[in-house]
Amino acid sequence: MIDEIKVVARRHLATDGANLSLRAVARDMGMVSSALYRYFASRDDLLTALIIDGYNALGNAVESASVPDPDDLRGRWLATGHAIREWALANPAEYALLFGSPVPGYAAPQDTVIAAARTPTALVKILADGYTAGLLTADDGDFSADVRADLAQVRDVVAPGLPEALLMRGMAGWMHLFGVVSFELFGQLNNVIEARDEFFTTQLNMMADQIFGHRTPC
Amino acid sequence: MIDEIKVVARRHLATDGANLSLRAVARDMGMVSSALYRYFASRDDLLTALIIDGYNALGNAVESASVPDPDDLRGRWLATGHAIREWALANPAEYALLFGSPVPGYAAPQDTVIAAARTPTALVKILADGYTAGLLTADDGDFSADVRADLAQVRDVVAPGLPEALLMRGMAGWMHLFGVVSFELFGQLNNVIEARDEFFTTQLNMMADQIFGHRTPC
DNA sequence: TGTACATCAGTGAACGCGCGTTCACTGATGTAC
DNA sequence: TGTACATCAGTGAACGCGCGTTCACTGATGTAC
Repeated sequence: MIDEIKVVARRHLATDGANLSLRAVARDMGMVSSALYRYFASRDDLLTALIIDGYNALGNAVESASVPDPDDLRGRWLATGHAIREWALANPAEYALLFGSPVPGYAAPQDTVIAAARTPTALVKILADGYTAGLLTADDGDFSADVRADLAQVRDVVAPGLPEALLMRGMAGWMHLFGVVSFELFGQLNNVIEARDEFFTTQLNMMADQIFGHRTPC
Repeated sequence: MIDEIKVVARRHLATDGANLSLRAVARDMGMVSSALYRYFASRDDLLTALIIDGYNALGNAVESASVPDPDDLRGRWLATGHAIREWALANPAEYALLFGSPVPGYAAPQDTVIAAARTPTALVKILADGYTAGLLTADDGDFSADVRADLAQVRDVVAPGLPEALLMRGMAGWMHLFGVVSFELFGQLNNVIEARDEFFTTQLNMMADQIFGHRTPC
């Protein structure tokens, strides 16, 4: 029942964006709006549930993107990137809920962070595996002490032992990746790029070059 | 008068996000809501005006970010990046309107594209100037024909003569840059990165390395 | 097999509020003769 | 200097609609004796 509400709510997300209406959801379920309060304490609670579900759905998509050879770091990066974009294209409203403008008046509770961390964790794990396997070496990033502290904290949760410079490289890729997907979904590429698939693949390859080194190093 | 409406509307954008209310704006101006219709044909018209203004304000900020030596490409990139982030931090609601989730039911009219193009144009111009001055050389990007066609069209408008590979590099930087700023403003860095200024600077430096070559090339 | 009771999903009315847009209008200001 | 008219910014009421949340309630189902 809770699931059914979420299914309908997700459908509404697609047309209404984040101004999701409880009454509209109830209407679509053939119920009276107050009935929803048996399942969710408030509209914000429903939103939170949808956000957590969204992060988990993306996390699942990302974690099940795989390649035959785990040492093929570049291949893993490309597969992960495509999984993210495909999920986003298939679920644009949820993507916007997760990565778009903050919903006015809504503050995401702490519950979302575990689910939210899955995707960046999966990305950084590619670098971490590469480092453990001796396929990647870290140059010494000259970061400020404050940045080092932040990175160290992330590293200990996400990929213990990974040098900060590699973590930072992974985060650069993470942000570049979502920058490209967001630009595509939020309309910044309209009238600019038509060949979206190929464009994305090219950008993804550039990231891989920068993170794992060019296929033909100089 | 039109300007005054826009000032008040911008203030409301900050609290209500994109569900801007004409009545609330009118109320704040001590007017009756129907009075606004003398100045804007509809709520969407007001939104469009705000969007165009936003792109232009950002464009102004970007275009006035300068460094003493125009041949200092890296310095120009860093100055531009900081200008973008500072504008975004100073105007988070407008930033979200421009680069966040699409407003449900609103389709940006063609009028916005000229203003929207100013910032990416300024970024790509750095590469174009470097290329003209012989400071940058293009490797041959192996892009698909469709991507080449898109890039060629952009290039002819934005930076005639620039090789596609360099344009693509600039676009990668553009997207990475806005990815970082969006993550910061939209909350993806909460509980992850505290030293926001330094973190941004570090990311910006990494972009510059990738676009203009490392300070100590290999 | 039958009765008494508890559980609980869903109802329906109400509270108090919001919105965009239209339309006939008032009343001050400016212009022409 | 004075009158007649046009302009036009802003009013106020109305239309028809939306919303989240509360609260006392109905009525079917399940459980215990």
